[in-house]
Amino acid sequence: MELSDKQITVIFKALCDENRVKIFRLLQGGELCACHIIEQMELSQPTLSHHMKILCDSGLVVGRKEGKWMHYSISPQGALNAMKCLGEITSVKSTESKCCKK
Amino acid sequence: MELSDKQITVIFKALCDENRVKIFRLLQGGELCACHIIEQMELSQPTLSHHMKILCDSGLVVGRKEGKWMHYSISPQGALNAMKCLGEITSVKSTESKCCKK
DNA sequence: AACACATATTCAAGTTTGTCAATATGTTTT
DNA sequence: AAAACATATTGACAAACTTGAATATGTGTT
Repeated sequence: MELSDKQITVIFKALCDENRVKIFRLLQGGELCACHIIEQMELSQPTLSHHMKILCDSGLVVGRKEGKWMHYSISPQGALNAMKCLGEITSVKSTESKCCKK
Repeated sequence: MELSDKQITVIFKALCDENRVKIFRLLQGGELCACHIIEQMELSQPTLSHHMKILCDSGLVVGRKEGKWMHYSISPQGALNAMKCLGEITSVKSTESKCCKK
């Protein structure tokens, strides 16, 4: 299945902000609920909620609701997909040089 | 070598804009000089130059100067590095769930 | 040396993104 | 039903980003 240019930007937007990269590092230790993440980041609750939405939209993170709590974790499936996507978009299909020399 | 959070954002910023994704698709066919890229994109010359700078900063694209012309191509080395970086930042080191239940 | 050309830089818009205060929604407990 | 709590949404503002006109830099040609 081919991804659109737009879909690709949505995936990698997850990694375009330092705070979100930091969240990945926290989630590497296992699933965390929002309040635990806030504790370890200097962010307000609405700001964290905003970042978690972007992360979930990217597919790299998944949220699981359990009662009042939202539990977030890295999605191995999403990671694999992003990996495949990165591989495809950076794959070189020809090394031919088309240049402007007259 | 460990990459900083900031360095990671610089790499993936390359893929956060639709025009830049489109440039990757063009470069997959081989090295291109700036004027050839402009021809196939609806962008002004300064705007393209700006995007190419971001792409080169990410390491995913390399520029090669030849006379008046700049030739751009996808860097397999940079792609490999980004792949490794993506793999590291999304790797799950524990599946333990630390939640807020009292 | 003067000119033509390719690309980079500067500057000034317009747009998008990150942030937080205030508020809303949804869940559990009393 | 009311209170307490966790998270989401809205609205407003500042910072960052994308864009192109004007200009600068660097290179080859006449």
